[in-house]
Amino acid sequence: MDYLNKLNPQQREAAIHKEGPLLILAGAGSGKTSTMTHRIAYLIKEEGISPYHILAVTFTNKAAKEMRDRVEDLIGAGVNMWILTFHSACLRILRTYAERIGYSKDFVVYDPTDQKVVIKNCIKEQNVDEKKYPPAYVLSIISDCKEKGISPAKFGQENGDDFKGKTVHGLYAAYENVLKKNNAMDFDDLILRTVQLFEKDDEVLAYYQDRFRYIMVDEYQDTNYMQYRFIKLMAEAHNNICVVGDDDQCIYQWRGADIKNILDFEKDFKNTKVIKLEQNYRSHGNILEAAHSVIENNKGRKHKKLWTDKEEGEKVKYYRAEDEKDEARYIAQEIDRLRTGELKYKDFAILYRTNAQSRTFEEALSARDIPYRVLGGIRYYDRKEIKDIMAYMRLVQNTADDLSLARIINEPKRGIGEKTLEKLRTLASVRNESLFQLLTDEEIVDGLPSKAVESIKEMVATIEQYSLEKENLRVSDIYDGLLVKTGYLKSLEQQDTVEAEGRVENLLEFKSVIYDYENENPQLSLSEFMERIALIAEIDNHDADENAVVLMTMHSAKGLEFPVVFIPGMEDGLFPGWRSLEKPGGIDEERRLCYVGMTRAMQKLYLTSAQLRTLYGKTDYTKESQFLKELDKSLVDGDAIYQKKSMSGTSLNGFPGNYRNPGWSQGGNDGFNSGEIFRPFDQLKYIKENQRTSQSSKGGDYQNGDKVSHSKFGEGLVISVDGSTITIAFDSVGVKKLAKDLAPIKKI
DNA sequence: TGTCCGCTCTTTTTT
DNA sequence: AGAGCGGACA
Repeated sequence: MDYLNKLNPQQREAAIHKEGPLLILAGAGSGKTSTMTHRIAYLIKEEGISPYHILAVTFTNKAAKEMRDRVEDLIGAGVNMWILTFHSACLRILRTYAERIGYSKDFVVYDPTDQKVVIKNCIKEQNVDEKKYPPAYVLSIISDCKEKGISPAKFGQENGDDFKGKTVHGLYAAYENVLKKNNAMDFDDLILRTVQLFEKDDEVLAYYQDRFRYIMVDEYQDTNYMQYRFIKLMAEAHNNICVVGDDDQCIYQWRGADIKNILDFEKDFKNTKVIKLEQNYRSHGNILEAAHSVIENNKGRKHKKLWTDKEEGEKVKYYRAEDEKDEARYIAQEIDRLRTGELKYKDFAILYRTNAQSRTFEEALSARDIPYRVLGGIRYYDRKEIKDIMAYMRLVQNTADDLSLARIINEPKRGIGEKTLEKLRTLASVRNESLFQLLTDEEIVDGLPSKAVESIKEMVATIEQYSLEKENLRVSDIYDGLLVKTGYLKSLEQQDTVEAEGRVENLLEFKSVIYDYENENPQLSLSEFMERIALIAEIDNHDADENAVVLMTMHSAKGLEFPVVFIPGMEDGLFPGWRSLEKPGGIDEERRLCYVGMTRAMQKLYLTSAQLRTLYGKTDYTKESQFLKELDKSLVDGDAIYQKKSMSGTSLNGFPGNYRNPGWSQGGNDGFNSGEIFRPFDQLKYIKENQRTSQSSKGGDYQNGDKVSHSKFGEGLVISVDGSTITIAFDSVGVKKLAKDLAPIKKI
């Protein structure tokens, strides 16, 4: 039992807990994975429990993999145990028992992109106004319903009174029909249908209850109602349920995660033992304190405070940049400066709120030749060519998948347009057949536009052939065969553009992915492969060994740690995001996200913001994030703020318009006085260089704080001079200008 | 039917 | 700013 010696008393107590409900409140960096894996090892080695009877559920593939690796380290390689994500666990169950709830075993999984296509079709078919009912919005309602177990019928009963409710109900019902008809499930279905299966079929439930006598759930604070049901149903028989979580790290409420699950766990499972893990092994003291000073502002937390016996370390550094370019430049510069010595590129992470922010950093890092890796954003598997070939593969697996057929029927071009497809759809629904079935009817195909006939026949024959032989063929062979025989590859090659070349490259890369899977599992079947792919997230591809700076969202960063962390964009409206302002509890969730971000840092933590930010094509003055104000200032390093041209203490007092200091700033040298009322500029425009070309003024003529007047915008104030670029703020319009273009602007 | 252009619209997080 | 859509045209 030496392996338990590495644990602290609380961790140890949790690890050797055998029976009954256990709630582990594990703060950030408190060694929760270690505790869980040790518990698993303990159950197996000391208590003689078979791995067969243990189930461990996580949210991400990455977490599952890590847990598996670490369990194997403890008890020896090759543990045949269910350590899976919620979705993959449910998928496995459904693959075995789908027929009991009216699905065929070959059902396919629709990802969000597929869902969007389906709902769009429904919207069109029902003549609903897409403007008033945006697909994303309708889907969010549907997803919400599924997480709560509200069927279309029930939704109709509850919301059928008004027009809007009726419309959404109609769409929800239609959506469900399409999925059912296509023998498809979306992500929410995987959980929902499993729960329905359990509720409907005592035999199946009893089987899993008996099988999983010890259940562990990671990141319990992020479970939604249906996931809770899933766990609860299985745990009921033996009541050996151990959940680990941190209410301060609940950052997925927007997606249905119900923080009450963890807050009420003790009420829910009688005789729960609660263990708090409060020692943090990750971060230096100041970082921890700083993070705590922010999260403290949330109400209704389970009280706990992390501590560490590590050194205080450096203070948190804050830098208020001029604009997002300056922000990125600063971060790149700091990385370059620190990279010497102990720290390698891979020890740095830039964690932002939105994926859209990544671009500026990419440019700044490239400019300094700093290797980096962006995670998230467009998923690799969302690329068009990958989706296309996957649609072919899905068809081979399940020819009833009309969505996939519609996607590829004219890809490559086969002369089937919107109209023809529409006709086929109608006919198919009249004959109650799938589109593919319809196309196996020679008469139908012969009736297609003449130039389409041959190529469609070929396509159908190819799919049919592979569909019949899929059991005997390797996935990579099917893949190759499809690429060639469908003409997809050829058509790309004929396009002869850089873009098409890139696509071909991606397709090649995809093939190496297939090879990787096949190497791991030589028996890999098409359906196995498809489902592995379906549930993969970009973050799973994070290779911790690659020596590159990591860029990702704070959401994706949960569970990771880095010696040096940068959190840019600390501005109201961006972080916390403006959308969160409208929702009740929205700010609290953002604050938790901030906490998650900050606690990723081990040694150094940087927060930055930009005074001026261009995002989504619009430039605005920003206000520093309220989270910065909550931060305990004694833990923040003002000296480290790198000096830029200061604004020489100019006050805006008396300046027309009364806006003011965007708020607290460490340097205190941005030229604004703190505490006045800030009125954001209504609008900010960059005047292009070539609009005016008078040479009458030189840059040197202007200094920060100069009052100027402009023929069009009225009076303004110079707020920065950088080389020949002068930024001038007007009452309602800010103008950034080159000195030589200052013709209409006069000093006053 | 396919392509191109210009217009508008959207801006969070993801299994 | 960029994607994605729709309309106009070949």
